[in-house]
Amino acid sequence: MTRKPLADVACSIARATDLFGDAWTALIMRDVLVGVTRFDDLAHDLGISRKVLAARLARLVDEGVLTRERYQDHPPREHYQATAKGEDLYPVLLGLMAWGDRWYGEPAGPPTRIWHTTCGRDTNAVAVCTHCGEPLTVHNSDQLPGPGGRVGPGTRVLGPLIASRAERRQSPGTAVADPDGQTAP
Amino acid sequence: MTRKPLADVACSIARATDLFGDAWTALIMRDVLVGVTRFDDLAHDLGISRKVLAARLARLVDEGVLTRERYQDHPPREHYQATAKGEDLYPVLLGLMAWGDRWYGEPAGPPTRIWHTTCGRDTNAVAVCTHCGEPLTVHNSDQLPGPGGRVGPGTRVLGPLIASRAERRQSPGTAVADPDGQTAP
DNA sequence: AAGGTGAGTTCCCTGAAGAAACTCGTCAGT
DNA sequence: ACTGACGAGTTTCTTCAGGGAACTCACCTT
Repeated sequence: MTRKPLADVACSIARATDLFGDAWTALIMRDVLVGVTRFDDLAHDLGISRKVLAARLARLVDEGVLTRERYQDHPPREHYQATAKGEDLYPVLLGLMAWGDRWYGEPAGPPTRIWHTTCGRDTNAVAVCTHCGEPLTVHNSDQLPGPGGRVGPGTRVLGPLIASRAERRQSPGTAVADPDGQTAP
Repeated sequence: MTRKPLADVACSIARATDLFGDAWTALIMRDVLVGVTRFDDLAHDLGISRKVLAARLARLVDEGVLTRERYQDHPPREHYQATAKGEDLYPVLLGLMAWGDRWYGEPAGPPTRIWHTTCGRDTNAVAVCTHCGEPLTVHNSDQLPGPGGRVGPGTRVLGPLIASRAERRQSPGTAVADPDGQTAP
């Protein structure tokens, strides 16, 4: 794929996508988080090429999303565990799952249910506003340039666009710093 | 990549990933949802190969996530718009963005802020339980086999695993503490 | 007529994904 | 001691998708 260096794009989605935007990574994380943690189990479960699995796991360990641990010495056996950073991907997976269920749901129902132990019911994930708890949609929210924004690959067109929107909207909370709308480095 | 047919895997994450688990698709959807909707703008903004962009857009239109519309006739010009199915991916993008901000955040701050128009504040997305509104984590939720579940590629190991958990848990009304201590505080 | 813009196509080249076989260390059974 | 199996990768070989850049085509502007 000649991995494009998305990591340096000034967009958190791009950085997350650089890691996560690979068909296998999401599925590997699903499996690890749910409890399939050994190499062979992952290979069999996913039907992934062992070579690619080894590469993905190495990358995920490298990124601090998984750790590789020896869980028994006698026949030396390793397994992969999610770090805090890895566990934090769980909500993203729930979002993907919810979307898949909604738009590709089979008549029989979803293949997997999520059981919320705290409230004791089957549940689904909704992405809501941290402040008021209202579900966030394209229609009730706006992207505005943040303090760490800069123009570069990945935001050449988008950057100026949201900057001009911010201007039109005038001071939303704290006004935008840069007058030229291109938050400089 | 020799696109593996993930679509028939009995897992909604796999189905969503089949579409979304491509480095470019997430970024294209971000751009389209935020307002970059024309071919050339997308190509310039993302720095994506035009060939690949054409292929991705065709696929997204095919999947019913985007529509291609002529917005002016004189010089014939088209643009891409998100359908309801496409807009529904927005929460997933917010999840990715939140994760990227949390774990790859620059000292300067996030490159983009999300302005919630309803409550009038900068916000972040949290994935919460539809019933009680508590944030969902690996520790307070469990995957259980759903009505549409079946064993196949992508669930050869995982399927039996969650099935056995469901058995151990017995009637899911009684909160059972996992013997292996997986369920954390 | 010359140049520009939007929206793609076509071309070639490299390198990542897939498949399957191979390695290496350690048990378990006979 | 010999054979087989398992876990965890590594190696080899082939093929096909991605990157890059040039090319097309229709229309507009000067």
